[in-house]
This record gives sequence, structure tokens and C-alpha cells, in this order.
Amino acid sequence: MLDLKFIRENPDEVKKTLKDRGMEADVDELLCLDEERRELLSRAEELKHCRNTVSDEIGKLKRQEKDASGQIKEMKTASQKIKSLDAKVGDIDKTIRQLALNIPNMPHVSVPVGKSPQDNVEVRRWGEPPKFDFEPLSHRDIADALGIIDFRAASKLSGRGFALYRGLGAKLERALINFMLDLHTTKHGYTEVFPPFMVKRDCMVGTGQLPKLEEDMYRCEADDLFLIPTAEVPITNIHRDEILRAEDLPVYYCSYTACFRREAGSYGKETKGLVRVHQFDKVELVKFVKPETSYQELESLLREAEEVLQQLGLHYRVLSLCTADISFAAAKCYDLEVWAPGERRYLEVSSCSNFSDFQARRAGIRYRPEKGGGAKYVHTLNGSGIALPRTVVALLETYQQKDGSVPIPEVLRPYMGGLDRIEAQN
RNA sequence: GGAGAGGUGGCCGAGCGGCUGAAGGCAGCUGCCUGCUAAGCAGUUGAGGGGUGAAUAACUCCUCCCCGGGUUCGAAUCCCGGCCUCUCCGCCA
Repeated sequence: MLDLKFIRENPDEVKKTLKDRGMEADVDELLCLDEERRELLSRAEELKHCRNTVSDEIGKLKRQEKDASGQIKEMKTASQKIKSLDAKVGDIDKTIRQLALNIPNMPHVSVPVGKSPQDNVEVRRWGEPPKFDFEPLSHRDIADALGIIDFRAASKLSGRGFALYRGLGAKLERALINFMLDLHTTKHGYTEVFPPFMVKRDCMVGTGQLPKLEEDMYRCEADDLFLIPTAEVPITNIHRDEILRAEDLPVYYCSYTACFRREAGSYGKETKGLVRVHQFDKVELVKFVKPETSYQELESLLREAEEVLQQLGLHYRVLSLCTADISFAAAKCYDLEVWAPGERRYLEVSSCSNFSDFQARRAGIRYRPEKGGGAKYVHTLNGSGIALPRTVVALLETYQQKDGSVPIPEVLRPYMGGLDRIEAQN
């Protein structure tokens, strides 16, 4: 959510942002309501001031056992007026909030202006796509031949869009999780967090999944709990409605969780195999930082996510998303796309965003810049570090051999009991 | 799931329906004092919003004692609903 005061003072900039993002929202109506609200508020406050002073007088009169029935009568009607004014202000507040929630974050000046994902800018590539002297297979065929992922069993259990990892496949998943967590906690200074996978509605609102994306979330109706779509939700909400101490910033958390997404409305080619599933594993990176450092922090967050792919030896590219493609809450966003030779395309495995104070305002996460100073909103950032299934896709497809075996990248071997390749199991 | 208790400022902890935005303590900050040990004395220290204003200066007003309703001229204080925490019992991986 943007600061109302900011919208009031910079309506044209806000409108330009909406245009750049290809979105619509009624800024003028918002401003009009805002003005009306302030006027009503002034009137209500004047009356309240009057009520406060007269009520004091009544108290004094009563203590002296004098008559106060005139004042009481007067205040009775004043109270009614206050009530109706407050109600009006409350209604307008709701509408304003609704309108304000539909206004996206202001993109950073460095974000490319564009109309569609085609206008995203490639920032860099790392490594080379592998060359094969045979026709590379898709991860589904590789995994099937090796017996490490059983899609048939998964759909028997849970329907389409799920995977069941078996044997070395399950071990590989576990190895990847541990490798990533160890990298971020030991080398990049993150604190590991293992949160609940179900959260209350408040949390989903705090990070912005609700109300807009309720259809995409799994919900346990009896308790009104939601399965988390990403660790971003519980982790960001750790400090909801808190004022952090300046000396504790920056705060870095990394977290492995399963993620649950209904992916309502996505069918077709993408839904085969591991590319888009309802439940997947992900290691997430979350930062709470001082505003003046947040763009530096975004760069380091991106590097930290990239390092996972580098150490795994997977070719990838980095995109700076354009105004039309960055998410609603983001001020700037990089996507990390890994090359999948069998799919013959790049797959998004991480999205690293700086939300500036947009998410913090909504979730009430502040810090006190200096002693005696007022509390300010922190800047929040997050990025996957990284999502597992597509990494597995890229890994299997990149390292596949003609004989069907898949060598394991060096860095994962300690996590695989020293094993150096996956071969067909019985 | 059953039976109780409770949620007050950075923390601990008082609080009678009006004199409480909130006693007292701790911690922090600012002075002063002092060679006796992180001692003493005084002052000061919450958040959000509105108005006047060039102002991140100043003044002023409103709101906030878990959240949301209600009673009342007036509610931290009374009533109802919700959320959370704790204790005891039961059940269970």
C-alpha cells in the first residue's frame, strides 16, 4: 500500500505508474474521498473536543452535587452527531482503503518501462547451455527411466499436479534443500527459520496474498487457516506490527518450506511434469533493511540466489522485469531463469524483489532510526534461493548422459552420501 | 475437547465509570553532583491521525490501555463477540 499522503502530493506520478504498469485505478476518486474524509473528520473532532470538556464539567458538577441535566441533555445530542459522523468517516475509510489497496507500488527509476514480458531486459547470462551429441530428453523421461519420480503414484494419491519422489529422487530433493540452507546460513549470513506451513488470514493479508489471490490459496475451512504459498508469508509476518531496533537491522532470514498453490486456471503444456505443481519445495530468502540500503540489498540478494545455480553449474540468465511485469507490490524485481535443455527453454526459479516500504506499511513493520526519532517503515525484500522442482528439471536435463545416468554436481555429493551419479534403480 | 486465570507504554507492574495517556519500578536520554565501587539528585522519554504552517520548527486538537461491537453526558475501568497466552484435566503423533 502506498502512503496516502504521497498519493495526495504526487497524484500525477501515481497515475503515470498505473499507466506504465498497464493498470487502472481511480486516483481522482480516491483524492476526492480523502478530502471529504478530512472535512468530516475535522467536524467530528471539534465535537469530540466539546464533549470532552463538557463531560469534565459534568463530572465536577456531580461531585459538588449540583445539577447537570442541561449539559447532559446537550451532550446526548452531540454524542449522536459524533456517532453518525464517525460512521460516515468509517465508511469513507473503508472505500479509500479499498481503492488504495488497488494501487500498485511505485517502480524504481531503474525499472525498464514496458508493455509486456517481452520488454523485460536481460541483465546477464552465466555459463553456457550444455551441448549434447544426442537428443536431450525431458526430465520426465529421465526421471521415469531412473525411477526417481513417480508421477503416476502422485496422481493416484492427490490428483494431477503433484510429484512423488522415490529413492535417490527423494534424497536429491533433500540434498538440494540442505545444500541451499547451508550455503545461505554459513556463507551469506542468514538466520534459518522453520515456520508453520499454515497461517491465519491476517498473515495472508499482511503480505498481500489476500484478498486478491484467495482463489489461488488452499484453505482449511474449519479453522480458517491457509496453506502457505511461499515462505515469504510466515517469514515476513514474523515482525508484523512491530517496531524493530535500528541496531538489529538488517535482518536476514532464510527458510525451507513446502509451498502450496492451487494454480487455478492454468492448464496445458506447462502443467506436465515438475514445471508447475501444487506442492513444491523452496528455500526462501527474506530481508528487513533500512530504506537507504534496500537497492544494494536487492543486488546482494540476487547474487546470493545466483550462487546456488553457479555452484550447481547450471546455465541461467537474469532478467530485470519491466513495469508491466513486476508484481503489484514490487518496486523492482529480477527473475532468475535456468536453462532446461530438454524443455528447450528458460524456467523461472527465483524472483528477487525489493518491495520498498509497500509491504511494510501494510504489515506494520517499522524501525526507530535513532533514539527519540519517530518510527519509520523498513524496506522488505525477498527472493527464492531457490525453488526446487524446476532446479531438479534443469539439473536432470543438463547433466543427463547418453546411457541414461545423471552425474551429480560436486557440491551435492556430500549430501548424497558421496554418490557421484544417479543410475537406474531396480 | 472440558474447567479455570489473564491480556495495560521498550520491559515489569498499579489502576475506584469522571481529577489517568495512564501511579510505581526497571531501562534509555539530559543536566547537576560526587573520587567509593553500572552510587546520588533533578528533569525527560509511546504510537497514529487532523488543523494552522515554507517546515523533518512550533502550536493545537482527536484517537489509541489485545481486536471488534454495545451501555453511558463520560469507559483502561461495565456488558457482548472474537483473537491470543497461561494453569489443571482428558485425548493423541
